[in-house]
Amino acid sequence: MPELPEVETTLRGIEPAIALQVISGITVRQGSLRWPVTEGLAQIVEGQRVTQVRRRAKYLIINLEHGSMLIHLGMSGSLRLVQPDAELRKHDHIEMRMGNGAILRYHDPRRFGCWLWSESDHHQLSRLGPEPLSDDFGIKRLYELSRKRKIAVKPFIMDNNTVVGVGNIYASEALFRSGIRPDRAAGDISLKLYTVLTGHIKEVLAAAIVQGGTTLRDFVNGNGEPGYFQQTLAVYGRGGKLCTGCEGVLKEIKLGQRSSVFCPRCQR
DNA sequence: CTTTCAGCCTGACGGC
DNA sequence: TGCCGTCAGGCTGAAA
Repeated sequence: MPELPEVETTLRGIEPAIALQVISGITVRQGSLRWPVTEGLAQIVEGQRVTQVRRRAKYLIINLEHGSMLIHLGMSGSLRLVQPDAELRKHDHIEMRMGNGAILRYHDPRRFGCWLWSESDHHQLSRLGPEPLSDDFGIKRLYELSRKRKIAVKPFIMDNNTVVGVGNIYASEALFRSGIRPDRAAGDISLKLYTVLTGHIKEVLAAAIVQGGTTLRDFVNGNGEPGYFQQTLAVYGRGGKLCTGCEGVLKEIKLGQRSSVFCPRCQR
């Protein structure tokens, strides 16, 4: 499932092919996504030049001359460059063709993603916390935001107001590396431990980007290739298996409706 | 204010 | 083999 490293990997894969190109056409085959694809998208953007392609949180933003497209890969989405003769697959919902011949296909079986146009700001981007890999996400943020909070630390760091882009996989891994139980109350954790956790959040995300992201079922980058970070996962998806750091068995619980795996011995 | 939870959706998987 | 129920999960908005 695409989290921040997977979206960043996608961005790096598609950016060279579409940056500064003119959109020659868009075909929407299935417009019923998380939110309906903007009505008349093709007519609006055709002929416009891509001025910039960037990422904010788990969103991809394609800036055009008169506005921007906001793309989210949801749970099962991928965006890849294909050859003109590439066979159309089931769930290939949107196709964007560029003046240089590049073709970008949006594929999303579960349709939790989105592809929206706006002439001005996208409301989805307001009220987002800092980027985890930027200096805006410093060592005091988690500590200060968490005081008197009773919410468990795992959903706390997965909250987009706290810091963006930390999904279930990387929250689980960062907590394991930090030796913190995911169900501890956020407000009870010391500044010292939050300093450690902040470092591990940055570290695990950066490492995953280097590996091209995590491919669990179907994630592929802009060129159709899988990521390799799944080989590094210590706890995510490993409930009931042996801890990589001790002899213990990993435990699985539910926190905020999400499965959470941790080692009861290594994480306290 | 904080916290919880339903709902959106398809495919994989387990039980029978 | 095939049917059916359950689960996975990012995000939003409403309820508690």
